[in-house]
Amino acid sequence: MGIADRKEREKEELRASILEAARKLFLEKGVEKTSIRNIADLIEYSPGSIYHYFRDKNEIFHALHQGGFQALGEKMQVLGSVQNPMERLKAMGSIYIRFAMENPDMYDLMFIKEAPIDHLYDQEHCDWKEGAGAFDTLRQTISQCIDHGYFKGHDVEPLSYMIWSTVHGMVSLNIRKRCEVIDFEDKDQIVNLGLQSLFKILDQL
Amino acid sequence: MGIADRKEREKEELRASILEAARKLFLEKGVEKTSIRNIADLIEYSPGSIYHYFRDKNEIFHALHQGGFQALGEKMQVLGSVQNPMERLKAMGSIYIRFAMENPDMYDLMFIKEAPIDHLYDQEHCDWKEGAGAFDTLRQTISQCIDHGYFKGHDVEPLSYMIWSTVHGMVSLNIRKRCEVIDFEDKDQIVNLGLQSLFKILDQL
DNA sequence: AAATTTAATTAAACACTGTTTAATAAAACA
DNA sequence: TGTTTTATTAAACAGTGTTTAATTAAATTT
Repeated sequence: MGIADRKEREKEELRASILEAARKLFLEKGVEKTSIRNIADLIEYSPGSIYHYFRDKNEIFHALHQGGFQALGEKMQVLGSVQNPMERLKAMGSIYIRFAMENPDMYDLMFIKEAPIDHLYDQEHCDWKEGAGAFDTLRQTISQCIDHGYFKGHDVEPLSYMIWSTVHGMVSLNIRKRCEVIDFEDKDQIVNLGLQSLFKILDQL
Repeated sequence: MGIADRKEREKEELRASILEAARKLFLEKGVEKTSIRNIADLIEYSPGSIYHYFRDKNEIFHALHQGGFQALGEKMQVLGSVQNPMERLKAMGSIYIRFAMENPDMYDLMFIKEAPIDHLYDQEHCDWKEGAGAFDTLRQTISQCIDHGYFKGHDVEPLSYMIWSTVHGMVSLNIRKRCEVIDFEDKDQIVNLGLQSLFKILDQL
C-alpha cells in the first residue's frame, strides 16, 4: 500500500513541522508564553488541528525535551576518548554545566519544568527513559571510578545521585535566578568556582 | 490622627486576609492553579479589589514566599544549641531537606518558581534579602568550619554555594518529579541516602 | 465514474486566566 | 452640607488550553 505510506509520511512531516514551530517559539519566548495558537499561526493551520498530532501541550514539550537529551548526548560523545574514569567524570560535569548555561531554556525544560514529566504520568508507561539513560551513564562512570580505587566506602547510587544533584543544583539555582539576586563576590563565575570546588573534593576522596 | 491609623489597620487586615486566602488555596492547588478570582471568591471581594493591595500576582506570591523563609528560619533556631560548626552544618542540611520534603510546595515557591524573583525585578531594589540572609548563615557556618580546621584549601563562598547546590539539587529533583521516574534501588530513601553520602564526604575533608 | 466511507481540517464555543478601566459607593475632610 | 479622597465593583480586554460539531478533502468500494 503506497498510499498509506505516503499518508503516514505526510502525517509525520506535519507533526515534525509542529515541533519545529514549537521549538522556535519556545526558544524565543519560553514554554509558558508559547501557546497552541502561536504554533498554529506559524505553520498556518488552525489551533484545533494540532490536537490530531499531539494529545495536549505537554506532549509537544515532552517531544521537545527529547531533542534536548539528544543534543546533550551528542556533546557527551567526546567522553569516549577520555580513558581515566575520574577524568571522564569531571569532563561529564563540565559538559553538563556548559550545556545548561548555554541552553538554559532547554535545560529548564529537561530538568525543571513539569510539562514533560506530567506527560509521562498521562501515559501508561511512566518511565523517563531519557533521564534514566543519562543517569545511567553517570552511574557507570562512577562505578568505574570505584573499580579504579576512587570513592572508597561509598555506594554507587547515592553517590551518583549526590553528584548529579550538585551540578543540577548549581545550574538550576542560576537558571531560576537565585544567584543574580545574591551578592556573590564573583557572580557570573560562581558556577565555575562551585564546579572547581566539587572537582577538588572529588580528588580528595 | 486616629482615623488614619484605623484605616491603615483595616487596610493591613484586608491585605493579610488576601494573603491568608492565597496561602490556603496555594497549599491546596499550587501557584498556577490559584487564580486572582479564586482568592477574591474566598474573601468575598471582587477580583479587581485585590489590585488595591497588591500590584500583581507575583507580589502576592513573593509575600507568601517570605512566610516560607520565616518558617524555615524558625526550624533553624535549634541550631543555636549545636556548638561544633561541622555538626551544625550537618544539622542545617538535615533541617533544610526535611523542610523541603515536608513542605514541597512552599520550597518550590521559595527556590524554584520564578514568581517571587520576578517580583523583585519589577521593583527598584532587586536584592533577594530572604535568600541572601539564609545563604549568609550557611556561609558563616562554613567559615567557622574552616576556622576549626575543616575544609583545608577550600574557599568559603564557592564551597558554600556548592553545598547549598547539593541539597537544593537533591530536593528539587524530587519536587520536580525527576526521581520518581528513575528506577532507583530505594526510591523514597534516595534523598536521605544522598545526604548521608554528602555527610560522609564532608567528614573526609 | 459514482457513491460511500474514512480521515483531516476548521470555526466556534467553553470555561478559564491576569489585568485595566471607568463608573459607583462609601468614607473622610473642609 | 458640599467636596474630595478612597475603596469597591462590573465590565471589558486580550489572551489561554481544549472540545465539539460541522465541513472539506481524500481514499476506498461498488
